[in-house]
Amino acid sequence: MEERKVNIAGTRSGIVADLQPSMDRSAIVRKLGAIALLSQEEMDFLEGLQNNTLLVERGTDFIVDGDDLKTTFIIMEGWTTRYIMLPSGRRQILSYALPGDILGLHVNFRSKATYTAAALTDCKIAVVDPRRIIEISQKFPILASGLSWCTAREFAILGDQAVRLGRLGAQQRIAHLLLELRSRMRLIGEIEGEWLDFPMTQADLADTLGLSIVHVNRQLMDLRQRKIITLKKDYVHLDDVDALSEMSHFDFEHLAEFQI
Amino acid sequence: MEERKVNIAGTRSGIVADLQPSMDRSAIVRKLGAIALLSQEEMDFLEGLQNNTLLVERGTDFIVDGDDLKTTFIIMEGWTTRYIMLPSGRRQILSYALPGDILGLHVNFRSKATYTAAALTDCKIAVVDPRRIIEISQKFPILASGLSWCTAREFAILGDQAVRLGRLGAQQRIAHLLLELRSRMRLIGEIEGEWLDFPMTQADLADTLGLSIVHVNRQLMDLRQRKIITLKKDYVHLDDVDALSEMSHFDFEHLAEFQI
DNA sequence: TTTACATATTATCATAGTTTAGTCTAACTC
DNA sequence: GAGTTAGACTAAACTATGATAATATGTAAA
Repeated sequence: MEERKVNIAGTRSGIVADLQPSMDRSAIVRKLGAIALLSQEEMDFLEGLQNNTLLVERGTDFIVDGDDLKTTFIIMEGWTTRYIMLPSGRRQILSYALPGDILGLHVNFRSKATYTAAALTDCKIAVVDPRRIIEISQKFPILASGLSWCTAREFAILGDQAVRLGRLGAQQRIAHLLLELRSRMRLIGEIEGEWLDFPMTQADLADTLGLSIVHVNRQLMDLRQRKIITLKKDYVHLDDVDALSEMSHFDFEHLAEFQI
Repeated sequence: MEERKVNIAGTRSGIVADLQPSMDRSAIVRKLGAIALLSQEEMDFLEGLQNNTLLVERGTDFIVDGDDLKTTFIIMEGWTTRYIMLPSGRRQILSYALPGDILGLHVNFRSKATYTAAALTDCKIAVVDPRRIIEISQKFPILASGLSWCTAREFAILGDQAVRLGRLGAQQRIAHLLLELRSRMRLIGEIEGEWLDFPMTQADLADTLGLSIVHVNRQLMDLRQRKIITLKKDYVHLDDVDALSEMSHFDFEHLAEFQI
């Protein structure tokens, strides 16, 4: 396996890392391994966490807003959404959970879900007893720190989502989201060139970005005509990352892995 | 001190608790004490955490986006905002941190702030060594669980903020935010009748709700004319909570203290 | 009290985005 | 191979909200 230098922080900062995620590891090991050197024991523990897996079909809700939430989920393969459904039938997608992401990391004695989570593609998801999360904070300080980092990162992602919804125009929102997903997919090594998984429909995008389907379509068309992105079924290619970056004011630092 | 029954979950659910926050305790003790019976030792530890205090003047940034974040802050008195400033000069307020709220709970080895935090009023803020947070998870399981609950709650608050920005109209957003703040102030016992602290300017509100100042003003005027709210300098009175609730689809369960 | 500044209020006009109501295509089912 | 469905795309009419600018009010400082 060749070693490769990867510019992980995007175009603006020139931070370079030499950690290459090996794809035979599970996504969460690749993710945490990208920010800290993990021992064999730590990696084995993480893999062991994911013994109890669940196959969730595309379109299925596996966490439901208001229901008791007693388990922690680790996404192993596939994309999921976290969303809130309003009584009016309108939907707001809060964020996407990608491979290596954790849902319900902070379940406690008697917690109820404050969102619904659904599989956007067929997914492989690990079901974890939250007591094992507590075990981590007792026995594995590095991993505990990694989980803390994951939490802070989730907050950053949600914060960026608020910026998109509150202070960016329609096309900027799309560009900004694409750059977020690019940063996140890079971290887990699931990006080839500038080709990115893109399993969501335009209706999903609309519900993510607070727009109508029609308007998402218009802006997507415009981005394509201006050769900034290329769409293929289930994939998007970022032809012009600089243009996306400039138009959206995306802050790469918010999701930079190595914060030096 | 008389014991009083308080309906804490809002209008829809009839959940009743008999825990009355005693105002001689610090806000975070009132907050965690409202969800779990704390021992004297636990309360003392929490109070001890807050020995190192900081007085922050209204308008001052005490956490800056991009700067190293090595400490945890507990808001003791006053209101603060977390916001992101775009290169264009536009600002998005992500959330308000009220007394008893924690900022930087998930700082780790080398983390940088992904938002700026500013005092909205003069504030008293405790500066806490993050190692003491780790100490909590080792020694005080109830408190650790309480912090986990705080984290989940912060996610719920941010999720609701995304719903406001993405899927509600201008007036709905205002109503929704008011109900959120009401729920949160109730928890720490800082609400009298339906009078609520309201230290933010209309410009702050605009930057919170993704609207222009003028439009915030228009909608605020309309709510006042329809006798749904009353404004006084630094305070708002919710004249018609049911109307606010119905128009905004606010989900009280997301911030309900006791999740039975 | 006067001044100054920040905040709130009102009006007018421009526009980004929504709504509705379609068409078209590819994929799936019977 | 016809019927069905989900998703992508288009057009026109409409509306909520933004931008700008001018006035008014409140609050703190002198």
